[in-house]
Amino acid sequence: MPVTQNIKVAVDAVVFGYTSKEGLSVLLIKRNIEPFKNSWALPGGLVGDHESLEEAIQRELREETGVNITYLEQLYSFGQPERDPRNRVISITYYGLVRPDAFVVKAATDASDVNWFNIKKLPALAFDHTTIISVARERLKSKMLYQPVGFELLEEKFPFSELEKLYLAVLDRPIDRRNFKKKITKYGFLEETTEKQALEGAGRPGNLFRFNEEKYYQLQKEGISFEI
Amino acid sequence: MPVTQNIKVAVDAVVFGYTSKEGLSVLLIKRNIEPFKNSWALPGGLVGDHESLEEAIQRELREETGVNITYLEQLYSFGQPERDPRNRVISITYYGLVRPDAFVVKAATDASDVNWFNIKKLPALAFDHTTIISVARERLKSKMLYQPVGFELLEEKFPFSELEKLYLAVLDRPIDRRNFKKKITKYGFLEETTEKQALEGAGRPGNLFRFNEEKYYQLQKEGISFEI
DNA sequence: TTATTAAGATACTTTATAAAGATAAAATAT
DNA sequence: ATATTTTATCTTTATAAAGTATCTTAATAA
Repeated sequence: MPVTQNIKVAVDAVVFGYTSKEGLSVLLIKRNIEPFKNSWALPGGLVGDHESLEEAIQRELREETGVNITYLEQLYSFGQPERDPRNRVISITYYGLVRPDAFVVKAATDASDVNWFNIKKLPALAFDHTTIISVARERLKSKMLYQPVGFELLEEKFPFSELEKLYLAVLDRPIDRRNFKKKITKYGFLEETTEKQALEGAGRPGNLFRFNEEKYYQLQKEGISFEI
Repeated sequence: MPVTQNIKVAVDAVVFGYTSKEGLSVLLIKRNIEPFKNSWALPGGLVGDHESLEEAIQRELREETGVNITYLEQLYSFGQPERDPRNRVISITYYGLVRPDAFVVKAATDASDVNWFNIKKLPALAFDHTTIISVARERLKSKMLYQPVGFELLEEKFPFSELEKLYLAVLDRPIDRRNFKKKITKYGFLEETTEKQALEGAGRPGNLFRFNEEKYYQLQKEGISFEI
């Protein structure tokens, strides 16, 4: 057993955003220090001596990106000795979700150091961050099948087709609208409002839906969980 | 961002063992150093500067317990600043499974420093290890519903009732034998041998079953996954 | 302006699959 | 022998998936 240890601890986050136009996207920052200077990377940084891991990643996201996270969960810890070419750094990773209003694509100039990238068009990334993103994606995929995390990626009120498109984008496979609707409405946590969706193109406009958090918690307490 | 960091990195493991007689059990060691001297705790220790996290936990398990792990997977990372009363230590935890032959209850004397404890009769534990065990248990529970990890806790050949009892013990809820058998046999990775189980008491003796790893991998490649 | 068509939403129907019910078979115990 | 215990199979019922048709609205054409 080693008496002294020379390992640093970092936190990094895979932040997902979504709009039906842009698809599922990930928030990246351009590194301005070595190693991997000028490469795109996940937001993150070293953990402070007196802050929790959650506090650390929230602080880094605030400092580096300013986005407003609506959902955050620990993903996995990556600790291969060679993952950082300079020092031994273990990264404890998180994945987060933001609402469309926080998901402003190409906010400033193209030379900006913070940007969103479609999940299918990622640039070359620093360290093992490509691996981390694919692990996060798989996690989000499986999570969405039995927990209502998807709503954290949508506006408060949304047409049903938006929810369907989101599931399509994340799961990367076709969704059966009829049965999908039956499954997800039978529990009652998805409320139908009387408001109609703003029209874009032809077709009958549908009502807007809203996720009722309280009803979902109630179901959880009763041990009822949904499935897609 | 801190320029220097004073955080240590440890790995700890929740190792599960099972027999129908003893039930689902966890491997613990008695600490012989402060803090929590003489308390029971999870096996684990500090990560070496040049070893991976997996190598670290395998080394610690070998050194501290000598058990032969058949399955090991990362669980979660615990990093509350106060979880160790002396230093800041972040623990990256794993959970593992062993076969019944490695699961020798009360191996040496009662004063031994390594022992198995039934999951429902755990002693007071050091640090946040009680929390870690409950997280591990929930993980094992949900994992067993869609991955064949349970077989790592059984002998190579086992009567179907053993598998049923294992699921009962881990899931902590009744199992419908008829449908359970249909579900788990329809994929073909559970092979029925012609050998009959050794009889203990009344009842019709059943054939022994065996998990066919290759067939399972084949199914995985085809994208077929099972469900309980 | 009015009919027609296209896009999307919704309801109803059939088919497939899973859950629950019931019975039979093989062994031990009395 | 007869009851009891456990395994195995067959049948019925419930639920979910897939198929089909209808309704509502906007865009387009007459």
